[in-house]
Amino acid sequence: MADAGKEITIYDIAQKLNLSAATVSRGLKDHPGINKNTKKKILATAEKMGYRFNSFASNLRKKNSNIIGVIVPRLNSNFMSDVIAGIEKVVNKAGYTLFISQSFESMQHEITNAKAMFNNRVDGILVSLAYDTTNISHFEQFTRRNIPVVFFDRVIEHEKYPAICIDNYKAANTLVSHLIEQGCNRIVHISGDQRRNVYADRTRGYQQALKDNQLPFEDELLIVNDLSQAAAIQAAKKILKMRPLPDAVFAASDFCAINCMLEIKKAGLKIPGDIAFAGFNNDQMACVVEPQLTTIDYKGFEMGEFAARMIINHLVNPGELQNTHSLVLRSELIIRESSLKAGVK
Amino acid sequence: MADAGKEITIYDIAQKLNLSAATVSRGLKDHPGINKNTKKKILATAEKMGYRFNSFASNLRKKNSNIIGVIVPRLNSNFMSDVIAGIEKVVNKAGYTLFISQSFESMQHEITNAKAMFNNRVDGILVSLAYDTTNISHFEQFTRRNIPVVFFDRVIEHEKYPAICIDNYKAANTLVSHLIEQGCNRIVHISGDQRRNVYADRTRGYQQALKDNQLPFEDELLIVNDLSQAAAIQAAKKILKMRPLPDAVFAASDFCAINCMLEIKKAGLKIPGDIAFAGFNNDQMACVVEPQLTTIDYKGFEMGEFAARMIINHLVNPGELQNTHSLVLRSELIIRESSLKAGVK
DNA sequence: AAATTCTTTGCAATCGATTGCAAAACAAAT
DNA sequence: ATTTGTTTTGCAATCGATTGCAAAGAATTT
Repeated sequence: MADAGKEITIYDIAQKLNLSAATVSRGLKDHPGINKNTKKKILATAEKMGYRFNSFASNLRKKNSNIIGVIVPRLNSNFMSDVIAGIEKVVNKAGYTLFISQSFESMQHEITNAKAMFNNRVDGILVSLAYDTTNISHFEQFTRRNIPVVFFDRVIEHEKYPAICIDNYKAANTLVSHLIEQGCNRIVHISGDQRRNVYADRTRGYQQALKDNQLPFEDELLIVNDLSQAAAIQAAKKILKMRPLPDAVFAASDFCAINCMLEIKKAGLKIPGDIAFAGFNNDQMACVVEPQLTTIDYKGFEMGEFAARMIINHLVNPGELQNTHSLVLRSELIIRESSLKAGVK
Repeated sequence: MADAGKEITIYDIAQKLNLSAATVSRGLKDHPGINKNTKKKILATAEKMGYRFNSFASNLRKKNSNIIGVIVPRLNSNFMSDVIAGIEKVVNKAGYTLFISQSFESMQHEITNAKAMFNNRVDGILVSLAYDTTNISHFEQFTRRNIPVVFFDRVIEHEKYPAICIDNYKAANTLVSHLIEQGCNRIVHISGDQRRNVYADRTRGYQQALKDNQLPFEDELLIVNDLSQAAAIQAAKKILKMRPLPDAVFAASDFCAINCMLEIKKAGLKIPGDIAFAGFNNDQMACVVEPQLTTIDYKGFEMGEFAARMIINHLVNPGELQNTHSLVLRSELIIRESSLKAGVK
């Protein structure tokens, strides 16, 4: 039955029970040296008096915040929401809370967010890089103070920072091989900024699959843009003008694949009959378009869990900063109508 | 050039400049009483020594955290990501940071999250309620301590808590009127838990539109479920068995509308020819399905901004807790193919 | 009964920024 | 030179939890 009047502190509890604040503090923390009955009394009194723990005082004294920062490009996908959920699960169990922020795909924002996290003294930070992040010097302030930084999904090669991602090269390779199996031999790839691992690796996987099957790669077949809706439509127009006409399009994101596909459908082409399509990420949308989109699925929740575990590990055993350096998660090819040339007429 | 060795405090800066910590503190905060040159020197030295503000000490002393808590059902929609962006914009400008968490549509989670926010001493809290939240006593701890609580979108009627939302009644009414104009007169409505304002109000709007047009409402026409994919498909099956067959379906979410529509398409019916469709929220998906979905659009970013401003107002002028009690934002009917019976054959 | 061990508890300093009040420094006016 | 007024700065207490160390108390052994 607390009232707004005054915050109750451990001193108030101590006074009421004729104990010292030290004992109350330990009692609340379930310290082994405190008598069971005393603990019980402390807990009961704290509850009755409406005590609430003051993390500021605690953090000040202990010099850590029990907060993990998370910077992501955007929160608006199922994938990201799953990642966050996975992180939350692990992190909460370890007694930490999250401080989430969006970079909106801009390095400027990312830098600002990193600064804010730094000033808020997060104990560790999880990052999926923005679309246009070219260097990562804004994370040096963390490593300099031994605050662990872990990248996930949109990662960057750097010996200092562990990274969690899927094998984008292999996934793309598998996907493109599937398209080739379906009889496609002139496959366009639409990708994003090649400085981002996820896009560069997918491009490599695509090219390797062509090579493995003795298909020629031509520069014209690779379209690099920002994967936005506008870009997808523009790409579609470009594709429609290509001669000979490509017989498949593999876009590095479902969103882009879908928008491109719709534009091409609008031009009267049959999918997958004339052109097969495939995307990446298994977005909810992929099941909603017609035809349903072949794509690569990987589990955001799992990725979040692993990333969080890695951070927590670093915090628990501060010594072994590089025990597990990087981690590659499983991904899976999901075949749907948009690429099934064989099956459909 | 800070190194990991030691945290620099205002005392260190004070010592180096032969000043008192008080002056340094004021200098860093741009206090009017401090000489301009002194300020400049303080700032420069702080920068050079690698000082970082210790918010724990500050919070402890000032008894506020400058943190605003946000609890939302899920982060996985464009809508929510926009809301968060709007909130962030306003809140950051006012010197606050965000503490975001997801309830995953569960009241249990919501309660836990509220507790965590409370213990982390947020200065205010913004909430969009979970699907199954029946009572809101878990927010009383905040009001009891004069911590402002503002609801948005999924709100609840309560004189203590201001709320920001659109006029769901009017929006649904407009939408259903549009369907009727298109010649529909047997309109099914699929909605969510009627204890949630957004769903109850949309249902009322739907029913009123029928009444306004002298159309009979039958219980059979209202399907209440959890709006999930499975529920949408089940609803579709139910609709297909109705005699006479309905000529329109209005679902309280785009996701549900789309899944239901796809199932009905699969059964061979023409949309909108046989059955017209409409959803709610203008999700990205709505433009991706075929036919594109008629829906109601409202601006998440704006809603976030307003909600944040309301909280910040309460924090700045703690007196007038109920100056603006609630706020209704604009929404707009977006007409697309799925409801255009007139236009399409 | 004395000595030893194990349990419990308390003392007091510490973390770093803030702020009311007072004092010092300086400039301007008499 | 003295008084008055204006800028600048400093003193010192405060916020509340933590923890190394020591001491008191209880239980056990000789």
